[in-house]
Amino acid sequence: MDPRTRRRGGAARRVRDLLRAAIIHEEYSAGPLPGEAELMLAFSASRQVVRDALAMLRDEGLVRRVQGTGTFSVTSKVRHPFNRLHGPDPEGYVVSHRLLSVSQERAAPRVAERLGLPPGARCGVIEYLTVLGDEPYYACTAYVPVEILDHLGCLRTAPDWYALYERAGHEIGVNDQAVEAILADEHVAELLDVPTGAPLMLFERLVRDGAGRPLEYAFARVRGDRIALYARLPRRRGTIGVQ
Amino acid sequence: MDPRTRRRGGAARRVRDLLRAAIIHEEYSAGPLPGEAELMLAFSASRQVVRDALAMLRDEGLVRRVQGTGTFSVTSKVRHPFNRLHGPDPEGYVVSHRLLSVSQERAAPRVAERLGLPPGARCGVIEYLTVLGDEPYYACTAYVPVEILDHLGCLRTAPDWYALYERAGHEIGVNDQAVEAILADEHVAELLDVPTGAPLMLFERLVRDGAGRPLEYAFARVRGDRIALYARLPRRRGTIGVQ
DNA sequence: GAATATTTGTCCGTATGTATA
DNA sequence: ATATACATACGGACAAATATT
Repeated sequence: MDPRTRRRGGAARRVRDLLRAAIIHEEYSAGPLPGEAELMLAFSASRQVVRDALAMLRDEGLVRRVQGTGTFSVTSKVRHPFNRLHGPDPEGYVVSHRLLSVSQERAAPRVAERLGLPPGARCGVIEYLTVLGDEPYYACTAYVPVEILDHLGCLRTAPDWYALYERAGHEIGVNDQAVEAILADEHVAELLDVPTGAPLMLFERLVRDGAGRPLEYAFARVRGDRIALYARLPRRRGTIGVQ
Repeated sequence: MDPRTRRRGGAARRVRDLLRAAIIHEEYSAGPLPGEAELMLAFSASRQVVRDALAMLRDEGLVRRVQGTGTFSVTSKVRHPFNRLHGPDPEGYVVSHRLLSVSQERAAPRVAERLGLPPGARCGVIEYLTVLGDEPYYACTAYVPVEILDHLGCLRTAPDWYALYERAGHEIGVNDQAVEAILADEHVAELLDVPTGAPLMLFERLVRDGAGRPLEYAFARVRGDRIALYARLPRRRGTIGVQ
């Protein structure tokens, strides 16, 4: 290993990361962010470093800067506690689901296996878009047993996508999630109103009912600039403290 | 119904997502993936759809295709159970930590607040790179109380980054994590040996000791093509079943 | 409307640690 | 080891846009 090197670079990137965290966690009160002068003082950094950090955040789309006025946070992240199954719970926004397509097809091997269907059975395919206020939040492809398709009307009154199943009479039990970071392809970029190549979080999930029977196997692609996962983890398995 | 979904390519994207999941979960036995003909049958799809799906996965860097030979999975994801604090646990790879820089600076407001330091106090800054075998896995910036810097020698025998603190005599308690999807900037892209703009998972974490005192506040940028988070979640807070 | 203060944008020169030849 | 180039950080000065008095 190369010991105690006193490398000097990276100040701007560190300030960027700390600033991003502060903005996301809403450490600054409403209105414009602190000016460059104040940030220089807070971070013990030169104006150049502060400006480089802010420029990177602007390129990320997190802040907007206007000459003569100040720097403003542009998108608010939705805190998503990752300890239970739930949809977004943004303050002051209306959550709605827009069905993009509903169809049936022969279940692919993994779909059949996950849903507990016999090989080659038919399954329902639902594509929908979840919108916060008037901004797209995530696009989802859900594979379900065909019977579920008859209950899509329940969605109208559901505050949550999963409430659809509860409205249809199914209790919801444990579910497995796999999360990855991917880039938006052209199609999902247009759906989510982000540039192609924007960062997304991909959730692959299997929702089960109270008896452990599969209800849906789905892929949800969430706008990376709108979601932050939160969890409180113990060092060892077993002891648990959840936020 | 929204006309946007009726556009061509929906089938290819669905096959892509299912194939990606199957590859990541290692559903296919070792060696090359099934050929196009077999995939056409499995997914009840045309050759065009199968080839489009494989092309997208190739562009993602997940598979390599060789004419006359077959399609091969190129990177194996590290399953990261998100129920406790731990480093990567890849099968057959050696995990090592490369210190990039160790220094001290005045703690920025958020760092001081998180670490429980008085405003303006000094803190240690450690930048390190975690490597699996010979491939970079994540780059991290860790802010620590200055005393910790004296114990960096413990890292030599630590199988895990956090074991550093345990070796130094600190029990590790609960810790808070925030996870986001971001893009690699030029600097971190070079460190992680990925193209600029590649997807990353950003972990912001606060590690505490057994008494709840902060040990480190860190930002870890993990290669998106190498990590998948796993969790088993209940519908309601409280009931817990962890994978 | 006019004067002034504030804030970001642009430019300069200098110092220093890092990397390369 | 020496010299060079390069990126990064610092400090300053000024311009342009906006807000305030």
